[in-house]
Formats: sequence, structure tokens, C-alpha cells
Amino acid sequence: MTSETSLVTSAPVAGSAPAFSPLYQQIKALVLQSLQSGEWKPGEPIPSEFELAARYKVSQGTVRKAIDELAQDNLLIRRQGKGTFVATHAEQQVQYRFLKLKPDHGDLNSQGPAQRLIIDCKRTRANNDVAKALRLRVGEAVLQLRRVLSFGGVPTILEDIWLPGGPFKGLTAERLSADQGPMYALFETEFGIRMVRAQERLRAVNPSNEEAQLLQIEQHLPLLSVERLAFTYHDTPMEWRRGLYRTDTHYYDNELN
Amino acid sequence: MTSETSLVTSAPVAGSAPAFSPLYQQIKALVLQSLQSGEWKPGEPIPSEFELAARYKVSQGTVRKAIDELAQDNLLIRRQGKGTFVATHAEQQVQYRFLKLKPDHGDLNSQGPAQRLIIDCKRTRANNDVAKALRLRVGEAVLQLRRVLSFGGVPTILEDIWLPGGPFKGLTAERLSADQGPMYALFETEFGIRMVRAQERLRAVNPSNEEAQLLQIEQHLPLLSVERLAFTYHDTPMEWRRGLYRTDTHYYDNELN
DNA sequence: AGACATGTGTCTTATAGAAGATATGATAAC
DNA sequence: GTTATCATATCTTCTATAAGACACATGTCT
Repeated sequence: MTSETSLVTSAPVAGSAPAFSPLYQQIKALVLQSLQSGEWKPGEPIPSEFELAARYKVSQGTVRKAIDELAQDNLLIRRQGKGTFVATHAEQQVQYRFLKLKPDHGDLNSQGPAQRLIIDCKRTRANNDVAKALRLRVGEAVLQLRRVLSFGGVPTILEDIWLPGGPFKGLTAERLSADQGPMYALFETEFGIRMVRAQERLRAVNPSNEEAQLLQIEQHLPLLSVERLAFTYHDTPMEWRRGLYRTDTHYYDNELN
Repeated sequence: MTSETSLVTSAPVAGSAPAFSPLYQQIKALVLQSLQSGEWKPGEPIPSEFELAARYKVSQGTVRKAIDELAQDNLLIRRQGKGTFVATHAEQQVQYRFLKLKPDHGDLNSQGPAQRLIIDCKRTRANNDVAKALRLRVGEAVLQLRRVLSFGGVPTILEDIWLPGGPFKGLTAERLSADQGPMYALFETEFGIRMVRAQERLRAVNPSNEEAQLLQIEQHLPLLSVERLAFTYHDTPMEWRRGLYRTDTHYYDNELN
């Protein structure tokens, strides 16, 4: 253990502000810290519930409740009999966890994996919009890339992606092209950055001339514009992207509850 | 209690099929049944955890876990100190629970409540698509209605809605117009039907001439098409609707995790 | 108005056994 | 001897129970 982490007891100091939280929430925060610090890496198992209970000097049940919530948020994955693992984007089953586009007929992977073509990849400076989204100052170094995703040979998604230059120092078009598998998986292994959640804003738009050409479609075909802000731990934005989806052969699937 | 509901013990009969489920899952199913049967109505409190524990002859902790999951699914709402309540669409706070459209600036309700204009309301027969979605036979009676939602006086959403004729017998345009508040709230109070979850499929489309006129927009403005299938308890589809959203002044908001 | 009681859900601990996964060692078959 | 199979041990998460303290809401009594 790195330091003595004293936990606030459930009985707050009399007369003090109501700034206390349940034990299991504090445990949750501590586990989150270990996740963020990289003590346990994506795909690896974390210590067992009893180990953690001993480490934090609480009961196993309290650790359980903390882990339950983290598993709920898709930060951890429980596997009975095996252990609890740090979630990753590199899993075969849940590839493209954030991609909600489905073909009208069949399955996304029915025609083999997606083909990825990188159109452009350059370092540049954050403009107003990008800076605000990524919480940078205007003019700070950012990495910008543009790519086309094709399914079964048909160009379906055009994406512009902006990444903060600091955390992603050393990312090149070659590195991206060489890699198979999802981009978010590469971010984990190469840069230690895990995308945890994202917020998307959808609109119907008409493509520009250039965009229509890249997708090999007529310009009058409306597209689904998907602006996505992706976050790492502690709600830190780490990627901003804008995708243009063809929705004449696919649809964006969403569950409400 | 209506009948003796014998629970399967955690030790299944030796040699039998592995068709058993945890106790709390069985409790969850029983509670669900009471919800569906209308024993506890939307907005009302359900019995306390200890009461339910006594009723089902299990411990309070087991009931708790069952209720936790139902609360997770938004079927119940827990309020510390007050009780656990059947979720409803009639709440002030969570009005329009299934509407994910947000204005670019400000709040949906900043300019007062939505204005609703019913364009059409007629009984008709299910065509192929509607029948399949609502699990009816082609030609069965359905209720079809078309309406326009305006925010701050600006027509923003055009919706076509199909409802199964049986469960919604007696629904008229007058009844709909008279009612303030969300449609789903009226469904609860007047027809005892609670929409529990929904599935949406989004596309970018060009409006037809008629659709553009109803929304008072140019026909070249692309719209977000939102097909929604809404379910009651036990995954029974009870409504199919197709909305056309203006997304030049609003956006469809979605959280991924 | 304040103090108190009561009923609700919330949190924490402790104990015990079930169920899934995996390694190890004994035993049988080849 | 080697390989296959089975039983066992042990580790993990999962389920269930019980008890007590705490927090929140809402009364009732003083």
C-alpha cells in the first residue's frame, strides 16, 4: 500500500458539514484511483474481494457493493469463479462497444471485419470548438485524423477525430494503420488511456461535396451526424470526434429504459 | 395473498434439469407480477421490504436485492424514509422520459410546456409493418394518430403513432386533446398500460412534401427519423411510432457507457 | 416551536453455503 | 512409461440470512 488511507467513519463529526459518503463509496473511489493509476491494467484481474477487504480494513460485503457499482458502470467485469477484471475495449465479444450502427439486414461482422482507410493524420492546433470540448486552451497541440470505415466493401462511416497532443504523443498514421482491432484498444495498450463513457449528439445533415465523395454517395443523401465526446476516468474528456453515418443501409440503434 | 406460491429452494432436485434461479430472481418475478396485475398502481408505494419479506417468507436482504434490480430498470423508485414507489410517466421531474431531443441552447421547458396539435386520429387496420412490430395479425384493428409537437411556438416534431386497438379501446382525439401532460401518463391512468422500455432506430431522411409542410420547413432540410417500439411489462410491444425531429435547432442526446 | 417516537429505506458487518474455474494427485487404461 | 480420467482441494464470485446502527420523513406530544 502506498499510504495510510484513513476512511471516514459513518458517523460524521457532530455539527460538521454533511460532506460524508458511505463506506462503499469511499472504497469505490479508492479502487477507481488504482484503476486510473494503472496499478491494475485493462484485461488483468484485480485482487479478490477478500484481499481488498483486508487491504482497506472493511468487510468483504462492503467491497462487494463497491465493485458491483463499478461493474455496473462497465469499468470492471465480474467472472464467477475466475475473478474480477479491468474492462477493456480489446475483447472479441464486445468489439466496438461505442458503435451503435447496425445494418438493416444481417450482422456488422457478417461480412468480415471493418476496413479502415486513413485519409489524413496531422498534428495541428486546437480551434475554439475543439479546445472547449477537450478542455484545452485554444492553440494547444492536437492530433487530427480523418478516416473512412467500410463494411463489406461499402464506405459507411466518415470520421474526423481530434485527440489532445500531450497524452497521445507519438501517435502516427503508420501506427494506426498497422494495428488491427478497435482504436480504443490501441489507446489502452500504447498510451494507457481507457475510454470509459461517451456522450453523443445526433443530427441529420447534408454532406458537403468532399464528404459525399469520400463516402462515394450522392450529395443529396442525408447523413446521420454523430458528435462524440469520449471520457477517461474522472470524466476527463480525451477524444472528440464527429462521424457521418450512412443510414440508408444501416440504422443507429438505441435502447431506452 | 392470492395463492400459495412455492419457491424453488436453492438445492435443486438431484438429477433434474438445471432450471432453477436464485431466490431473489424469483422474488423479482413475483413483484413484477403484482406490478403487471395492477395490485400496486403507478405512483403508489409498494409494501415495505419487511412486509414483502414476510409475505414471501424470505429475508429482507433478499427482497432488497430484488427491488434493487427493479429500481435499476426504472420500474420502481426508492425514496429513503418514505418508501418504494411504482414508477410513472406522470412525474413532474422526469416528464418525457423517453424524449432525448434537447435544444441547442437552453432547456426544453424554458419556453413553457410543449404545444401539441393532433393532425389526425383514426381507427384503421394493421398493415404488414405495424402488425409485425406490435405482434398483431395483418388487418387487426389499430389506432393511428398523427401529431405535431411545438416548442416555443416552433413546430419541431412530427409523429405518427400506432396503437393496438384492443388495449386502447375508447381512446379518442378529444380525450387526447383534453389531457395535459405526457401521453404515456394518460395511458397509465386511463388504460392501465405502463410503458417500461423502448427501442429506437435512428436515421437521417428527407421529408416528404406533406411532412415538410406540417413542420413548416423547406423540403431540403434533412430530418432525424426516430422509429420507436415501446414495451410494457414482459417485453410486450404496445406502441409503434415514427417521429421526425428537426435537428437544426435541437439535437438527439445519448449517453454511452 | 421544539422534542420525541415511529416507520421507512440505507449502510455495515458477520457467517455460511452454493456454484464456477482451475490445479493437483491418484488411479486406470493403453 | 505415457496418457487419459476421475476425485479432491482450493480459489474465486454468488447467494442468502441475520442483526444492529444510521439517515430521512412524518407525524405527535409537550
